[in-house]
Amino acid sequence: MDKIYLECAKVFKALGDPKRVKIVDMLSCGELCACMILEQFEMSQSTLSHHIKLLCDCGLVLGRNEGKWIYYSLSAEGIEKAKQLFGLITSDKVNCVCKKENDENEQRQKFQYWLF
Amino acid sequence: MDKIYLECAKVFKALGDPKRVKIVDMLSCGELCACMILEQFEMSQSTLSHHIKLLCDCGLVLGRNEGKWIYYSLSAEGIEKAKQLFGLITSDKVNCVCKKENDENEQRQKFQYWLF
DNA sequence: GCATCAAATCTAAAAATGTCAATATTAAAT
DNA sequence: ATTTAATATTGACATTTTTAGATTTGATGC
Repeated sequence: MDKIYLECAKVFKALGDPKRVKIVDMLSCGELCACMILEQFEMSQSTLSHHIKLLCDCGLVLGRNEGKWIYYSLSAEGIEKAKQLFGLITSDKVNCVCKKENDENEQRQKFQYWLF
Repeated sequence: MDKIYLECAKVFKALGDPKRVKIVDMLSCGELCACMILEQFEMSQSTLSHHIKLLCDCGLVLGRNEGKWIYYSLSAEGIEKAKQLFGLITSDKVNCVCKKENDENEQRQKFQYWLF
């Protein structure tokens, strides 16, 4: 259960930086190599490389080697998974104890939530 | 334009911590006061208060005063906005220059993206 | 081979974040 | 008015993250 929270946090943390959000936005219209992305920023090459790594590590971005270059693109699968994770944590749970009408103390003790 | 990236990053940064994800998940079945949330964590009261503040500041969570307590709940509006922001940065842009077939150099120079 | 270019890695510094203890604030109950 | 309970705020510290420079790796072209 906590594993979900960790996975979720990892993806959203990757999106928790305006520069990485901009990178994702840029990639949303198609793949780009790092050098093309770099041109849109005032940032060192190593810093950009680090940001891209974070986006790849959480599954949102994929790299494709082509000769000297690496073309990056959004992972449709990663995006879909992120959407689902967001839906999971924000949508009402079927048998969540919060909703049952028992007295407050009992509710507190028995409090639990439901995942998957 | 950069404002969007900042706003986006703020929301996702708030979700970029497993404990805050868990709080959101708990609130997804209904409102809870901080003391009830606290019981599910091993965390000081001040730390929890800090996490809740981040979630409120980005618009995902709302607080409702009732006597001594403050009941927290997810903001349907905030959730919806987060969904839309995610969609915005991950969806293909209509007139993104990346897609036009001109020579690579020209494409690089003219590179820009489209928001709103 | 050697030079060049793209990208990753390593190292170190600066900045931001998570954490708790202590204190303050606010509202209720006595 | 005092006390008590819930939450927020402040200050300090440790950890993590962001960043750039230097170096390294890997592929291309001469």
